Amino acid sequence: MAACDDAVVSSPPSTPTAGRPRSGTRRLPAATAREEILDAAAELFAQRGYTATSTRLIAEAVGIRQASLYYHFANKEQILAELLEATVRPSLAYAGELSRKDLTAAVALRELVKYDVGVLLGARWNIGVLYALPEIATEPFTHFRRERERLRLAYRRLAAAAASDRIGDPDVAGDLVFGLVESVIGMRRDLPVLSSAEQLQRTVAAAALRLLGADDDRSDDPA
Amino acid sequence: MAACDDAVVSSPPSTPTAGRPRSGTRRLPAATAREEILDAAAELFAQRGYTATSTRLIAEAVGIRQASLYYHFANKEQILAELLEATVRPSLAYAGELSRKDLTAAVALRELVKYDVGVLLGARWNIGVLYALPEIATEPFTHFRRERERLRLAYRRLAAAAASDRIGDPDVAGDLVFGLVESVIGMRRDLPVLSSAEQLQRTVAAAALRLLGADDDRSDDPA
DNA sequence: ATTATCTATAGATCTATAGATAATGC
DNA sequence: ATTATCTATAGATCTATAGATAATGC
Repeated sequence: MAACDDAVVSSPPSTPTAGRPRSGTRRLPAATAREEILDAAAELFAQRGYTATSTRLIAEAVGIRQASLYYHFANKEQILAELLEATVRPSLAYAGELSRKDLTAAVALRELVKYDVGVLLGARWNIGVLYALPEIATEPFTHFRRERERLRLAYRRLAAAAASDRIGDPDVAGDLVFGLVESVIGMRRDLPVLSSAEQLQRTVAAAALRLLGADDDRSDDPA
Repeated sequence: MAACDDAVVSSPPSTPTAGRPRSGTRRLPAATAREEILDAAAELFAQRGYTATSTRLIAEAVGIRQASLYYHFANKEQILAELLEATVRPSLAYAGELSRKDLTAAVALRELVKYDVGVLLGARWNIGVLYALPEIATEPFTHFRRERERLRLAYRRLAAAAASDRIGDPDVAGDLVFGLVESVIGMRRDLPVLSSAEQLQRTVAAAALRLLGADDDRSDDPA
């Protein structure tokens, strides 16, 4: 479940040689400049917000000059767009895998919840907070928003199939599970200490199934 | 359950007469200038973010000049601080009332969830998104953050008492219910249509109790 | 006299572009 | 020659203050 690594662009992590040397020291000596910029931006956007994070601040965190960012990204929006898209991609891919796997809905949902919580907790920075940035309502982030809605639909589909029929509107049930999963973003942001990721993955998955009134078939999950 | 009204500062809604006339027309003719500013700021902060909303933009929405804001508020931070504090206050007060009422934990929790969801859905603007603004991590919003943590503790206390003992860590259970309630903020933000407030209040409350494995005593809630 | 606005502006940003420069690669 | 940085800066903001002005209230 090393999903947080997938979230970073996979360029050869060569120590760059060509080009004028930097004034500062490298942030991540093993990474490309592009990866360093994404990493610094993720930290700052999550901590201070998108608009409140200036390109100068990102550059300082990387150890380059403000203008040098524009050699790697067309503009500030592109940095956020790339972070956002890299963050939903693994969960969406995993949802696709699960749907091709002939599992019961309850088991598939449990796996998706565990995976998604694992991604949100395992990322180097609490990148999930970016989902709630009001700035992503604007045009450059339309593609990300659509991808995230696809993930919501995966939750709705599984929740509808797994839920007891005593439960009301199945779409709402799916949305509540989706919200329950993403509540770990707020916990990671607001709480000084958190249970271990593995613990929380199981707790949230079990809570989701109880929420749906689904009978939790634990036979394949001894943990 | 007219809680959203409590969230607005209760000054006499007099049509102001003294002072130099405005260049523009009033935003809310029945309200004070202060209320108009808070209302415009709530809309813009929730839609575009705090830093992305300039004081000029707020002033334009109100129908006054940018500098005139500073007659009513010392600075931009004070506007957000006042909005935030007015938003947790009713739910926190209601949690206090419930605790003095000698109800079973399950019933009290159901009532608190319904009330809180009602506040989040009933507010004129989706003010709950302000909770997730990264900017509130800074100093001027410390008091608000503490108040919100008090509300989280109320959820934890009720959840611990209501939860089945098959459930794991009771603090985590409370945090998950807290997160479930606040997931309606994301639903209101991201979904084009939402079920009625009353419907969603009941749905979320029931989901919370199932999540806790609490037996839902519906005898006092015929709806 | 008091109130609530207005105009004007200082000073501090911030994003993005233009063009120079210091490396490596061939 | 190419790459990845640098310096310098244009032009557009943005927040907050100073002081003028146009009402009402007494």
